[in-house]
Amino acid sequence: MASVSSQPQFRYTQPPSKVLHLRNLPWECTEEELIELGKPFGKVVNTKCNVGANRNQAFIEFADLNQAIAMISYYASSSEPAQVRGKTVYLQYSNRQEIVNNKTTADVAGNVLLVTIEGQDARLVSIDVLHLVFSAFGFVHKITTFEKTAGFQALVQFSDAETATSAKNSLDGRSIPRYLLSESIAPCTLKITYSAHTDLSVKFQSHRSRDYTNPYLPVAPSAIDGSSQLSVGLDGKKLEPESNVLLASIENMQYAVTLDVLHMVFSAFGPVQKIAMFDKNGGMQALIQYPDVQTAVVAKEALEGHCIYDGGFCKLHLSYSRHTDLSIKVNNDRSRDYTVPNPAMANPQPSGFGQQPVQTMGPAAHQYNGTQYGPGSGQPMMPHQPSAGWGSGVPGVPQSTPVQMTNHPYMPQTTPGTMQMPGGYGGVPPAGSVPPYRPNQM
DNA sequence: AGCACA
Repeated sequence: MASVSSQPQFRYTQPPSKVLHLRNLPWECTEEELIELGKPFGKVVNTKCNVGANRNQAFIEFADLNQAIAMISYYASSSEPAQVRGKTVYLQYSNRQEIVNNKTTADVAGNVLLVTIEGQDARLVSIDVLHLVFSAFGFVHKITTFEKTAGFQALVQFSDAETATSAKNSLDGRSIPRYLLSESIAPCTLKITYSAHTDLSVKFQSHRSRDYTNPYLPVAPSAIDGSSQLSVGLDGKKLEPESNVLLASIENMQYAVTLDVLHMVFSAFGPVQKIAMFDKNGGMQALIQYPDVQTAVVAKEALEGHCIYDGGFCKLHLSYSRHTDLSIKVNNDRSRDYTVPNPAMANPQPSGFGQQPVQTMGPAAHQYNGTQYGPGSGQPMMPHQPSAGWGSGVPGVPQSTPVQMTNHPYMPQTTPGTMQMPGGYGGVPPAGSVPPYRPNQM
């Protein structure tokens, strides 16, 4: 018998197989479409679609080799290429002799979907956003999320396979709508298969899992650490484990973000007790500690996704830290405990949080000279349209807090001193020249 | 537009 030597280079001389390999298929090509395509040439006994990294390849297996040959021969000499939905698809014999395992468990329709959230910021997609996305197709019973090697995944349970299928068909391969995400979050694509589960076991309401059929389920003990508290919403809003400590990561950091800049920005919402900065994943992150959760919540909602500098520079991503009290060992340009008087500081600040403890912070603060303000414009920047991705007038989408900056001033009037830079620091240029960050005044 | 990981 003729040995089939594998020679990937010479695809044109691929030996015949009753399995055909198709590529350049339109997105989400269905098995039905593949059958339609192959049917004129013979009996399609198996298919496999959504193959390859782009999921635009597929296999068709004919009952008989001659049928596959007929199809290849036909299109080899046809003036019309093979098409699916008007898109040219390219055919060749597969280098395999049969389709293995097309109908796996992952393809058996069920009421539970396995959702993989892909994207740089997949982990930032909240369970609430997922709930919102999937609720469009029917009542979502439960959601669990977890991290696997495959990335950030979720199991989404519907009442029945039909609902799950409609959600899968509509959402698989699609991105989470921009307006549901902070503008700073990179696009997140959903890859969906069926799960073999039929009923998820959700023991607690937490930021990792929800049971929407039982809103009175206890809140996860792990989510109630220390002073953090959960505002449990039945509608699936705001169930993150809030904390008085925020984790800030800064994206697109074209301009240096110093401790003082962070202090100023975050002081707009209340007293900042401690800040710790560190490098992570090639970027910079910081932990910002407020005395209470409420202040942190306000700050997070106001600042999330916003840029410290105009032009999309230094975008803030905020999440709640699991810390409740930072341990600041030493006050330096990376970490600071503002609650203890620092002998190195000319001005201990008993009263004013908004006070800039920067008098001695020469080097860092001095990086902020006029030329670094904005990209070429000496203009102070406010996060103009802080949320380009939100509030785009999309109907039916809950416009939650972050968008409504109008009634949500960055700088509460009740905190005098905060960010009153001009003249406020009596001839302390560094502070005054710090961040071109401004409350969004509208 | 170029071969599947259940």
